[in-house]
Amino acid sequence: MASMTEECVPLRALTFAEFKKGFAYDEEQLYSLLFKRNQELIGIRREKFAVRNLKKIFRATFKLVPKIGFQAMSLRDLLAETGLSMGGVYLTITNKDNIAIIVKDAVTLVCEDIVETAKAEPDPTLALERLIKGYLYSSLLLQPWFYFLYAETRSLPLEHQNDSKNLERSQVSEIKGLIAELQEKPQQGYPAEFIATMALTMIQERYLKPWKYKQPAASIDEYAENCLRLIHHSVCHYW
Amino acid sequence: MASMTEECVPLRALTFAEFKKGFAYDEEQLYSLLFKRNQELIGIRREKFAVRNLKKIFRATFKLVPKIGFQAMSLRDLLAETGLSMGGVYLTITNKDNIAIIVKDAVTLVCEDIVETAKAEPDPTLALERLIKGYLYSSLLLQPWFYFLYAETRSLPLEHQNDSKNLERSQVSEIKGLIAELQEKPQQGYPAEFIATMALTMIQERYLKPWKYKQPAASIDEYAENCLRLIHHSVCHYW
DNA sequence: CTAAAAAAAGAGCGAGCGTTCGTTTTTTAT
DNA sequence: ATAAAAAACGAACGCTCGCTCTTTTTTTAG
Repeated sequence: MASMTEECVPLRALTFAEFKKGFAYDEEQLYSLLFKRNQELIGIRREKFAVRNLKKIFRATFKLVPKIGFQAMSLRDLLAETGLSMGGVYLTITNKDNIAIIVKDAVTLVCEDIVETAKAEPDPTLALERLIKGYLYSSLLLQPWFYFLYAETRSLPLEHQNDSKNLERSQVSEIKGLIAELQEKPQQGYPAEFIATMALTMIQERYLKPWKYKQPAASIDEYAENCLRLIHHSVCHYW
Repeated sequence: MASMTEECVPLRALTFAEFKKGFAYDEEQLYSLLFKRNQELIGIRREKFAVRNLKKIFRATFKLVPKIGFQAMSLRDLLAETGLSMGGVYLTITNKDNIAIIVKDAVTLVCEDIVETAKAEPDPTLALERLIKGYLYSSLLLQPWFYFLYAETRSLPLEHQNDSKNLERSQVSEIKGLIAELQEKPQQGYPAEFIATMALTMIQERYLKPWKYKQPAASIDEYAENCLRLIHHSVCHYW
């Protein structure tokens, strides 16, 4: 039994601290990317000013929304929190919906990067580790963004609501694909879909309920390892 | 290994169909209970009229809210959907917030009942089955209620937001308690807290993302059994 | 230094919000 | 049958919303 376990569970572990070092989306870089990707939603033409205002607007949004919700957050609340004027805010984001749309774009961007990185790894066990930890650690580093997209999907225009649901579907589907690769006789373990659903759910748990995790930093590594072990056990074990 | 599996996994299975037969909260009963428990929030004094209006109001709410959110649902949307007048709606619920507060009360009521039923079972394995299936099946039968409370917690007055978070904490805590009872040497398996969190997360998955589950009815029993098997495996296995 | 361009300011607009309240209709009890 | 009580009605109220637009300030380029 012990050897079976060792076969299944990856031996080396990518920690949160290591991942953070190579993370390509710190605040400055992220806003710069969002500015370039969403020119048609943003009224300001010079990056310097756009990034400065976007930073203020999203910081304020992420402070207000978890308490009262996006619909209940008025633009006047936003003015008070950012210190900007109505004109400044509207020059930056053009209209209120665009705040939510840009959040969706940010999360989509990061998720696509995670999948790409994982797919570059030929060994499926290591690829799965990169994928799961990529989602888990990224969604923690960008917690307000991931939380907002999940909690405020219904505040998005309908087309963008569908994008958001499809993003979740594709996340499960990527995980499921790697799990299926690991299952030689898929009939005998848990269904790959079931395991993949569990995995994503455990990832979401952390960024959706921050009030449950006043994180002592180490705990996220433990959590990640437990998740991966549980996944591998579910893949390997027959009964 | 096979015998270990059999020790861990319960042999008899309570199905969704069986559970539904004994379920004490069909529409009529639930509204009647809510009327009695929330007299001070409800303006109508005769149960017959209160129940008829509450039914209309909550059905309409559960139709509108998943698409646009509670804050974006106006009372005029509600009038159109219910066929009631402004006066009728306000006589029934007194103010808009009370809709959300009454939903919180309903979910709390049902959850307390589930815990009570599970605790009446002396064998911890059977108690765990009752608890997990109680949550899973109840939250499916009352999907709109459970979904609303999770998705609209931020629309509640602050005191009630805390109630909602505490309800989730107590759910994890009840599951964790039974799991700890099953673990003879707790140090060697997954932490009880981790397993309990996973369990609740898997329950929430089903009522939070109905768009993923156009249920063929049998699938929920399978899902429940997979969840319980996974829990028992996580409890029993050492590594 | 200066003139053109870009960004920031904030008063004001119409629409729609939750809620109220005087009145009418329905139900209940005698 | 009747009068009192309860429920239902819906126009109107005050307010706040997202957004626009003219004016002012700051930045940039020659």
